[in-house]
Amino acid sequence: MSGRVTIKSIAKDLGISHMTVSRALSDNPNVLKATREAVQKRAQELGYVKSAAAMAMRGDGTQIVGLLLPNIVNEFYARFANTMAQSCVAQGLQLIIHLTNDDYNVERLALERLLEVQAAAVVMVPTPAQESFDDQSIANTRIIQLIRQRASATPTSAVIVEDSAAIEQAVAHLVRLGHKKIAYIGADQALSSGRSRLAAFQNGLANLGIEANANLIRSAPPSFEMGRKSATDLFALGGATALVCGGFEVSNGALSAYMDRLSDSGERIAFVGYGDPAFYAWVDGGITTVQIPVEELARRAVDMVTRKTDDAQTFTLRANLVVRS
Amino acid sequence: MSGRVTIKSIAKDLGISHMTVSRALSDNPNVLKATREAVQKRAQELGYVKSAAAMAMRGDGTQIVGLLLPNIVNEFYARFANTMAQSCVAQGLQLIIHLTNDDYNVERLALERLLEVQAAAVVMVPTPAQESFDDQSIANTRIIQLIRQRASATPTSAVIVEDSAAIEQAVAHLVRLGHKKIAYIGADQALSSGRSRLAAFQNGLANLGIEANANLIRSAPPSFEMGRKSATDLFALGGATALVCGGFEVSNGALSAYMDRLSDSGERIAFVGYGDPAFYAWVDGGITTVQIPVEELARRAVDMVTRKTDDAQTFTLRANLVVRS
DNA sequence: GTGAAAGCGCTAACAG
DNA sequence: CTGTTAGCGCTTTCAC
Repeated sequence: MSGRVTIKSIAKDLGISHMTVSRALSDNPNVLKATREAVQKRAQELGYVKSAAAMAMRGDGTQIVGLLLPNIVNEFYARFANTMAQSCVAQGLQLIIHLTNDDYNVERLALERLLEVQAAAVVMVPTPAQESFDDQSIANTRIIQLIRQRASATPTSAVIVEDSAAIEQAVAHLVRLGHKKIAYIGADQALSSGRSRLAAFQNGLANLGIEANANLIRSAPPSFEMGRKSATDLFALGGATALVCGGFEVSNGALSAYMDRLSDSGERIAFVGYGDPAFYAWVDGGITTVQIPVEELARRAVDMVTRKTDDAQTFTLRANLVVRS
Repeated sequence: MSGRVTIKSIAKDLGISHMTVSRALSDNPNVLKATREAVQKRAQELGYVKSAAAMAMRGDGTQIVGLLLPNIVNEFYARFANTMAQSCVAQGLQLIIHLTNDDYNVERLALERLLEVQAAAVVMVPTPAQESFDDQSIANTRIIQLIRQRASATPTSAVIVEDSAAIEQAVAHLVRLGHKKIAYIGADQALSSGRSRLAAFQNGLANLGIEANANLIRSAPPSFEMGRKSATDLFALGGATALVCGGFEVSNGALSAYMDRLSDSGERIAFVGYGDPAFYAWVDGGITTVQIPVEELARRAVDMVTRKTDDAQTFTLRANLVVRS
């Protein structure tokens, strides 16, 4: 009732020193068996819980791992978080999830909070931003960048996806089907992933001697709404017979516009998505898409979190094209 | 380089007392402007971050809110977590997410960890379990039960969904379409939600004078796999012309079995899902489903977290049937 | 086998 | 305006 149960309150209750309580609770052999058991019993009864704050302050570190994601409704991020959360439970780690909504200021705040609680490591999808990391403040925390990479003076670890090959394959696949007017929607130049995916798309066309049409390329800060709006615009504009998406959010947004149009007018287009939510296999006879190995990505990230060495490592996984319909 | 930057280390660096540093950093007016600015500048340079542990230990509490969910790949839980995470950012709270996988022991551990870090509140979907809460230990933490309700001596707050009416409507809808053999898949009696949804299904039939067929009812601890397997079994068994799902996981699992069967054999069935992931509108001409107002649910939960009063409250939201196809 | 003291980072409450 | 002291809960170190 009156405040927290602490080793001191238990000690007073039992008329012994708080040190004996501490030892008894940590199964220290230097305590009479009778004493130890009495203490443990009483602690249980009183509902004692060890203070993580006190432990952290003593310099024992914390069991906290931070995860910064743009959002978590996108199935890719959801699956990633799910796998990470499970691994964390298995490792006795606590996962703090912050959603940045791809806003740099939100990211800054979230990072600061995680440093305040002395997170042992932070896995993050960097938001679009020109600045680099404040090396000063992240000195004590292991940072693992996911998918996107931001510059930083002190090298940070990263788990990234090599998707250029898959995107080029997607273009080749569409061309093989006879498409010449291929549109693209993706992130803009502010993101490393935006740059590389667009480049892969353009390379794919160039490799086959096809001229890219700037009107059919939409790039901007990525979001569901951006994907949806861009696709709607492209459909209104006409001309394109195929569409390639270069991002998770964008893909879902564009797909929603496509599905709406399909049920309105019945008009089809060759659609290549990005990421592979379960339902992609089920809609419109199956959506062709660039598949990213989420679970493995998450496992690699946790590996890096629990890794002993301090030196930064970069792990690269390969995306692959799944052709459907 | 050498350890954390603390107010003491800054004080030493500046040749002043640590209290002056403390005051300067908290914008206390009782500090010479010049001193204050010098301190703030130096703190910035050194990469000072306040220790959350020290603050917690002083009794200032924490900004931590715990969220316990069975998983987070299910779109319902994902949307819930997403909304809660956004609200938490807005309120300056940190959200720790633990996934229980509906395992009581995992839940116990997760709850203990959250108490250790002195979470201000915990929003949780209780796992199936016969025991009640350990009232002793949750005395200092606000517990908000979500969707399901577990008994406890000290009353806890809850945000739940009244879905009986929607489920009865679903049955009535199917009967109106001419269905007599209606199957049901849902959680078993261990869960409050399992009990009430099954009862609603049976009431729905009884209201229309239709006899429930025990062979067409599957109830067990709910999961994607359970839903998938039950649906597969029911299809193999034959007889049912319609299927009602009584749970998020179960619904997705059953739907995946249904979609597989549809593409294999083209055989249809009247399907009523539970929850409303975006893609339900897109597959098989649109899935009829029991829709739960997720975002509002999450907002209510955060309301309860930030509420001043200590007395337990129960908030009930109504589900509604969305008819499609 | 047990206890007393010190210190982790911070601020409230008193001195000056 | 600035400094000193004390104490939050815990364990390590050193007595006894």
